[in-house]
Amino acid sequence: MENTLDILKALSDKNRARVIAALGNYNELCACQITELLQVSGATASRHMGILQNAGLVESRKEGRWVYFRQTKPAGSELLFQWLEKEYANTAEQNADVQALKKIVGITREDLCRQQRGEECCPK
Amino acid sequence: MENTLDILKALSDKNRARVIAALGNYNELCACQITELLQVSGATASRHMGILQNAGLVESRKEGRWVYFRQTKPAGSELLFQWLEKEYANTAEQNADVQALKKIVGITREDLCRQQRGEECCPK
DNA sequence: TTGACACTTAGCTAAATAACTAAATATAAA
DNA sequence: TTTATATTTAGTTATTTAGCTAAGTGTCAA
Repeated sequence: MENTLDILKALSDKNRARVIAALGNYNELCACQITELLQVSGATASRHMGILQNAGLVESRKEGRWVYFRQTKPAGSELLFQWLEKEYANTAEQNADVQALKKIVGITREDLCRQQRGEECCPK
Repeated sequence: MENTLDILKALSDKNRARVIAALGNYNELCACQITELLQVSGATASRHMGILQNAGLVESRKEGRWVYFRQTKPAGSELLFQWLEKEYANTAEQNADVQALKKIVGITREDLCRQQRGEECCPK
């Protein structure tokens, strides 16, 4: 029961729900891309990903300095995700995030990170 | 999206999850029975029921001084509940509550309420 | 009409949590 | 080896929330 509550708790935060929806559309997203999507500090994004990971909803893969996150569906959770995906389909938030993500993945990770630490001066 | 988050938030509290599971087994339970099951103050139980009601997960019916609660499943939430019911099936908490509820519904509402205000002196 | 009573609302406290900044860690490049 | 950098952890603060008691509301019975 505790794990079930962890899953529900993890999904009941708006920012975490947005990440899960985003990871439904992209195989992998790196920490900096998630930070950019949520518009929070890197530390905050990291904490949210930790909570999702702890609930068994994402897993991470390290590649050099970058960390990539992928969605994982705990055994028996298919029905939950089918419901969730339907719930979020065509909501205002979901549509806005889809647009935002198109821009985010269009930038190289390097440029994105440069941007995030304030060097927004080089608009190619 | 907000309503979806309200549903998830409502279900991610252990006591509220227990009430939903209980209402899956009984058509109706009155406020005092829920208070007894959760072993919290009547006010606390009432607040929890308010949150569930606000999320559209229960509805209430007043009969004299008693209030009865029944589970309601929001449109399109079938998959969510199918998942939930599977998750809670045969958990330690669920099994304990099933036993506790047998005793609770075996007492008349009147005796249960008498008990709850401290007059535990009259064992039928 | 008065009193008892089931439940809800209001107001409070303690614990949980989401946000931030700063420090720590780990990796790549100079 | 030193420096830069992507992410995580630690520590702080503000907000949310679960619990309580006490007061309020509406209903029934004497």
